[in-house]
Amino acid sequence: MVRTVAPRLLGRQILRARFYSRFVMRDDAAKTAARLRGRRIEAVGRHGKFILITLSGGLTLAIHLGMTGGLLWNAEPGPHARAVFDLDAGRLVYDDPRQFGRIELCESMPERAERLGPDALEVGLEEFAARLAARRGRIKPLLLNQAFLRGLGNIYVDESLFLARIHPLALGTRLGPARVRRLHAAIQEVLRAAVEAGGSSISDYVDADGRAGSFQVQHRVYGQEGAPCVRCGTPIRRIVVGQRGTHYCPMCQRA
DNA sequence: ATCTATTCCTGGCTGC
DNA sequence: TGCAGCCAGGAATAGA
Repeated sequence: MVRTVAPRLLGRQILRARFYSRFVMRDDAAKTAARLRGRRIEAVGRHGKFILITLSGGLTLAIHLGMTGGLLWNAEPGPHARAVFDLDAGRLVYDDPRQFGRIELCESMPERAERLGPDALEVGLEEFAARLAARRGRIKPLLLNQAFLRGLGNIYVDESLFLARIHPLALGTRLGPARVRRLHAAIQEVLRAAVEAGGSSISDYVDADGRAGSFQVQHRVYGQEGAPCVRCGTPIRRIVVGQRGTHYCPMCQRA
């Protein structure tokens, strides 16, 4: 999302901001809009799953997409538009049917984003192994925990564990060096390939230009319950781990 | 510290 | 066609 939206936003000026959801924008909408007016966009980046838009005058607009949030460039605001930013050239629409996403204005980063673990795409093997050794608990909830590692969500955890041939309920501390190495490599490979493919469009995800991603066609286990494992043919199983749907191959990923 | 269930929301799909 | 129930890319919170 950052990749498609950044080139459009860089250097633009915010003429007007409008917020339509008190769930997505929890602060005073009118005050926030007033603070945004006239500012220039100096940088667009991310911190884990937080999209950070650096503005002139020392403010940052932070956007977390939640489950169904999305940024649309020059789109007509639909029934699920929760915020609209009119720029000196173009318009950015924040769309989010379920309203689990959040938009906040802060100095440099939202408080809850400050204490996250290292980025999943950047963490080195040694640091990953050390953090793993210091934690108890099952590997899947651990990988979903942004304070342990930032950036992974449900799809990419399941896909990474399959690639590394590790059971989602395996204890993190009990993974030997070979498995830790495989997992570290798998996470970066899965994320790299997913970004390359434009993300996973399960039902409605599209990038800022309205284009769907294509990584979903490469999913080996996520959403593949009952389908034969691409590696061994055993039907993919779905269980619930930490209240999240979890997909794995019972043959390739042994406990 | 780690676990579980619950909550915040809307909408699509399935089965009766 | 209607309706109940289940499911969904996330994460905070309370209580055990």
